[in-house]
Amino acid sequence: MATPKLTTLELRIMEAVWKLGPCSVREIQEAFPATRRPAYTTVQTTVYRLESKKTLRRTKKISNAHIFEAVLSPQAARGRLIDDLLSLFGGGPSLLMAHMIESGKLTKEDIAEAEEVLAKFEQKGKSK
Amino acid sequence: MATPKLTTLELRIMEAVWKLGPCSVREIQEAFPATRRPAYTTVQTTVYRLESKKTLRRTKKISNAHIFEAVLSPQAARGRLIDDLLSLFGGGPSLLMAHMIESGKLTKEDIAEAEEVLAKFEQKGKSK
DNA sequence: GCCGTCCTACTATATACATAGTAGATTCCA
DNA sequence: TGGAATCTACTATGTATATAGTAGGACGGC
Repeated sequence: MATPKLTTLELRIMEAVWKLGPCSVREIQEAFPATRRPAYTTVQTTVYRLESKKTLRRTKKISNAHIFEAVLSPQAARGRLIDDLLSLFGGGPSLLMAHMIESGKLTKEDIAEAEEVLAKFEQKGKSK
Repeated sequence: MATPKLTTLELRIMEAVWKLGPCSVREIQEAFPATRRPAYTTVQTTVYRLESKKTLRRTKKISNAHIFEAVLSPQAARGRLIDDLLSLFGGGPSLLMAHMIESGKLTKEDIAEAEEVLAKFEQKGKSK
């Protein structure tokens, strides 16, 4: 199955797990800023949903608590987000970039930076 | 109110209206490819929802059919989509671009094109 | 002027998401 | 060893989305 679509809360939870590594529901909940922290059971329910979507899995039990770890990588999840957006912009990056330029979100500096990243990336690919 | 969040179907309908100009529910429905064409009433319900979100409005009646036109511009709608994605990538375009480069979605040619677009855009801004 | 077609307005339903509460088991510490 | 804390599994609810059906009115051709 392809990378599943994640909702906002699901994504935030995945981000917590990516950051924390294998962890419990409680730890995930506490990774949220104290303001805007969902109830324990809200996090728990969503973790269960992510489990059934196979993006998280239980690895072991510490005392009576399950420990969860990410199955889905951040790269794959973010790739999916980007693909979804690109598909709304004709599939390629051109229209997306043009829109960002015209709304002032993409500057000369950003483009220069991208060039550097690309250069480094190509070099890495070559040496491999 | 800020640009409202649109769902996939809502966005497809907006795209049809942007392309067709002021039009009826029937015309919107028929703008969908014959395969994957939702029922007339599905389109109708969603058009009504877009009306209550103020992204569409009725302009007139042709015989007994209402004619709808877009209130929300494609630029605004797409800007909102981009902002939503960017906020998941730290707010700025750098991370997004880096991800696209590393997954091979953003090439040297795309960046060169972006530079041209940016140059043209800046020139236009200056002359104004 | 009537009948079929089309449109509107309303209603219905299934799914999913975000949210959170409850009951009961387990663990741990005093 | 017993009570407080914590965790699990299950349940509940409100909202949104996607989907489409129905009843009834209006139009238009014949």
